[in-house]
Formats: sequence, structure tokens, C-alpha cells
Amino acid sequence: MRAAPRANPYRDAWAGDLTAERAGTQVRVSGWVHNRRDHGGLIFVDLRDRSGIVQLVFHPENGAELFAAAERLRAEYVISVAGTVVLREQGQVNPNLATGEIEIQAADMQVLAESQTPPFPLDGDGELDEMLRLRNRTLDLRRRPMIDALVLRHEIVRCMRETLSEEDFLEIETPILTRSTPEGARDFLVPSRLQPGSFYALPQSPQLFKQLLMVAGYERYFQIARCFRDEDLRADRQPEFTQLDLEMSFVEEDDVIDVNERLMAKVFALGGLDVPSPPYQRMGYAEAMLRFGTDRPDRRFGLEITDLSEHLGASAFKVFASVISGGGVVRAINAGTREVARKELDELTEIAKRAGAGGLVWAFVQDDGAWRSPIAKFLSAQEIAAVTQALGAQPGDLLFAVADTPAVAANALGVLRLELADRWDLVAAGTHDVLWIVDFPMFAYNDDEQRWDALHHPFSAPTAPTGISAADLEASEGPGSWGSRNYDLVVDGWELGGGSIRIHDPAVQRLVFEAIGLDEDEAQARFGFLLEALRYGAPPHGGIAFGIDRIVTLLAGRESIRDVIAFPKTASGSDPLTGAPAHVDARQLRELGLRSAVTPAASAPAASAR
RNA sequence: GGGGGCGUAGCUCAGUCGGUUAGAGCGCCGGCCUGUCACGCCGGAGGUCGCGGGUUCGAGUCCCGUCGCUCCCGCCA
Repeated sequence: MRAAPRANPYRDAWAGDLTAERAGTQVRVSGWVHNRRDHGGLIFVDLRDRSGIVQLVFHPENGAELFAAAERLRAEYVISVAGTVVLREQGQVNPNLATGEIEIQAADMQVLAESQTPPFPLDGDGELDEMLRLRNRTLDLRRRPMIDALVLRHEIVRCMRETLSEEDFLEIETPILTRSTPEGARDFLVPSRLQPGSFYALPQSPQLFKQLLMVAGYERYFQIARCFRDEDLRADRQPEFTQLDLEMSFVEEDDVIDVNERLMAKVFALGGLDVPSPPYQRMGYAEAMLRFGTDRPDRRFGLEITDLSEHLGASAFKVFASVISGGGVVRAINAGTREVARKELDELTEIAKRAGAGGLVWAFVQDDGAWRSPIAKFLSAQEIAAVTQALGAQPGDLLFAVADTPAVAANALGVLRLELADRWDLVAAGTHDVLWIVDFPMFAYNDDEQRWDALHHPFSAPTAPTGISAADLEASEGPGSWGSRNYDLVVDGWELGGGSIRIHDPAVQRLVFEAIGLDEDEAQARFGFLLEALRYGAPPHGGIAFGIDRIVTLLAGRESIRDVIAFPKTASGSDPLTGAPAHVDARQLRELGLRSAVTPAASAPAASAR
């Protein structure tokens, strides 16, 4: 880190920067008492600032008053110390500390603030209750893992800003108080005082505004954008989260992908992620769904899915035959040679069922090629041989099969695949995988509602169908055959980002609205401002958005995005530090023209309940 | 909205089949200690067993409810 300005009365060096090169020099450092080791006639204090730790030594011969003050130090006192950097003698070097070759002989000390005993250790590596950490986030943020995560987060965001600026992008802010466009996630609403009964919505993404910026001619825009979605939380989902949002004009898929590969290669390097250099591999949606059962495949382990329908259409096993004749499929995974008990097979079956499958067929390939399986007796020798070969199975291998619609079979086996990798620890530590998923279908037919649903983006993010012209689309076999110009970046099974080439032709837009059954009036009411903008010379454009919280979580090797956000919410959407969300008083509600639907209980905010 | 896990000292946890005064390590407080860095040694304080109810002669332990945290499903383009 850089040295603080000379004139600063508290510090002329960061604690963690002091090395043998500074030996013999006078320094002043400031920070927190990390640890104190009092030997009676000699006191060691570990001084911590955000850069690291340096050892202070207090000798009685340097002044009785100073020594007495050192005896009174306690954990987390804030002190400023002047002294001499000295090399440690042989045998006194601490190889576990970056500054372990030196120490500071303290000559002068000011105690700037005392501290209560912290409620939990700040230097431990053990797990701490998360509620405790969040309630005392100020102290939790002093811990090394949190500092490291937030420093990495800063480096990543800085890299994004610098790289995109060099690529001629402009950083432009878009509104936080905006208009609700109900679709997708639930909006957070903000009541309007000036217009009682009306509400702003917090943006789920800057999608609409960045398209307006493209029509306005800004051509290359980005933003580190806070987004809000009022849905249930998960380890990788917070009600407010941060995206790198960008959009470009006069581009096709490869232009967007090129820029972002250059950017992401730098970002991955910041986290020391060992991945191949760009260009990254691309895989079609259909192939991903077939081989991995998901549109965000984790390819770091095998267990790929194989379609067996061609071998089993005439099977005497009625489940297989009827599923296939009804347009369904039989797909399977070769799990390799595994000793798996009946109990575990039952557990795995349960998991497949929860993922939508009617059941899970298992089979062990025996030495003679025959199967030990509940369904072995229903299959002909030819069928068993064909399936065994299709799966590349050897004697001893365990096979899992699901018969269902293509979507259900893919999902069930995709879930099973991840479960097996987790149970059997199949991902080698330190291995990573990056790829683009492309060639998405435009729509998926919704059987329940008897209509086409936009698979990947709703109408406010009007992903362009491939085929481009309205005439082409009208000549096509219908919405189910339309491809869409989406691309998702997937790393280790996480969707880190996704985007598309948008619709800039009002005629195409109209056809897409028609396909999903959105009539002209409703489209006007919801997105009139965008549709109108498209009529004033909209350039071809497209973009992408990355989840910054997820990127940092992945690169920092954490489990939860809460560990890379300074002040996150708990699973119930509350902030134990401030007590948000909290009741407001009746006067505030009156001003907004609102009435409380629930009587505030005797519940005190968490912050004051302690 | 649904399902699973957890809740015992400041922290991390143990607590047997329901049975005497609920324990350990760390931390904290006091004393001793001049080369430690997880300093060491001696001594001490510290408990609404999340909360409420029930069963029982007796509940940290069993039952019901409830609150909180957490993971997952639904949901999240």
C-alpha cells in the first residue's frame, strides 16, 4: 500500500508494509491492539490496521510511564505509536507474519480510544454464529477474511471501471426511483408523498434505461448498478445486489463477447482463478441441456448424460416404451464403479423425484455384462447390450436412468449429477471451468397456461430472435422454432452473467409481443416509453450484466455472497445491525397517504433490543 | 407458502436412559513472569440451557407451540 502523506500526525506507514528495508528508521503507526503478550518486564503488542499486523515491543528502560501505559492496553484499544523499526534477532523471526522479520521498539504512545472486550475473537479461524457477526458487523469487518474479501471486491470493480473506460465505455447512472413494470420478480415499492396512491419501484435492473441510452446515441455504456428484487433469499441471493451492467450499439454477439472476455480474463486473474485464456468455449443450449441437464453446466467432473431413447423405443418395459411413444425420452448417467448401498440408492431416487422425475432406475453392470437392476428382467439382452455400450459402461459400473419428458429427464439427471459430485467429492480442488452458453430458444411452451413464455428474457429485455427480419419470422414455423440471441457466461456451474442482442426493430418487437399474447394496448401501457424510443432511430444494440457479488464470492472462495457484502441482510430480509426493516410512526404513514395493515407488535428493533 | 438443520457461560462446543451443585477449551478479571507471537504458570468470576406451555416425584434432555438463524423447494427474465 501507499504511504500516507507525511503531514499526517497519526501515521507515516501502514503496519503491514513494514519490512526489513525499513530497519533503523523511525516510524509512526496507528491502529488497533490485536493482541498483547505481557511478560512482566517486557510487553509485546500486535498492532493491526487494515493492511496487516506489526509487533510493537515495550521495554521498561524506554520510560516507566510508557511501560505502565502498555500494561493497561486491552484488545481493540486504538493507539498511535512512534518508534524505531529494528531487525529481529535470529530465532526471533516470525515466519507466519509478513512483517515477521522486524518489530517496532516503541518510544512514544498515545491511547486514542479504549474499547470494551469484543464479544467474539477477531483473530480466530473458527466459525462464528452469523447473527452474532451481523449484529456486530463493525467488529466482524475488522477480521482478516472480511478485509480480504472487500479488498478483492474493490480490485475487481476497479478493474471493470478501468478496462471498460479504456474500451470507450461511459459510466452513466440510471434512476433508483423508477416505475414498476410488473413481470419477473416482485418489485420493491416506494410510496409517493406528492402523489398519494402512486408508487415508485426500485429497479430490478437498469435494462430499460440502458436501452434508451443506446437509442440516445451513447453507444457504449456501463454502470456498477444496484438492483432490487423482492423475492426470498438464498446463499447466493440478496434483495439488493450489484451488477456490472453494460450495453453497446452497432454490435453483434461476437463483439459483446470479445469485450467481455478481455474484461473477465483480467477479473479472473485478480482472483488467481486458473482458467484457460480467451476465447472461451461456447456450447449451445440444446447440447448443455442434453449432456448436463442444465443451462449452466459444471463440467469439472464427468457423469455426462446420454440419451438412450433410440435403443428403447420398442422395449417390453412399458414405462420406457410409453414415455418414448408419447414424445418423451430415456436418458442415463454412467456413475462409474461405485459401491453404493441400497439405502443410498433410495436417497438418490428421492432426490430425482423431488426434481420432478417419476422414478429413478439404477443398474449395476455385472462381470458377464448382465445387469443387477429392478428392471433387468423387463429388458431384452440386445437392449441391455446396446444401452451398456451407449453409456460406455464396464463391469462394475453403476448406471442411473430417468424416463420422462425431455425437460424433466434433463432436470432430474442434472440435479442427480450435481448431487453425486458433491457426495463423492468429484471436483478436484483448484480446478475451474469457463464457458459461454449460446443459441437459446426464444420461447418455451407453457403447458399450464397454454401459451409461449419468453424463456430467457421477458418483453422488457427484448432479446432479438435469430433470423432477424420480421418477414423471416412470419415465414417461420412459429415461435417454438425461433432462436434467441442470448449468451450466458457460466463458471463452475454458476451463471455469472448473461445478456443478448436486443430487438431494435419495432416490427419484430410487435411479432414477439404477439407470440406471447401481449396485446398492443397492454404493451403500450407498460413499455410505451421504450416502444416510442425505438421509433426514433434505434441502432442495433446488445449488452450483458454480471453479478458482481457472485463473481467476488467465487474468486474469494466463499460459500455465501453475504461474506463479500459489507452489510448484508439475513435470510428473512432483515439487517440485525440497524434493525431494518422497522415500523414507522403513524405521522410518516399519514404523510404518504398510507394506513398500516398490521398493528406494530411490541417488537422492539433488534438494535435496541440488545 | 412448504421441508430439513441449529439455538446450553462473552465465543466455540460437550452434556449418556429424564435423576445430586450443568461442564471443557478459549476469552475476561487478579497475581507472577525480560523474547513472546495460540506466550507460560497460579487463582477467580461468569448460566433466563432462545421464549411460552405441557407430561413427570423430577426436564438442558420428552411432547406441543412460538421466535430467531441457516440450507433447500416454490419463487427469483
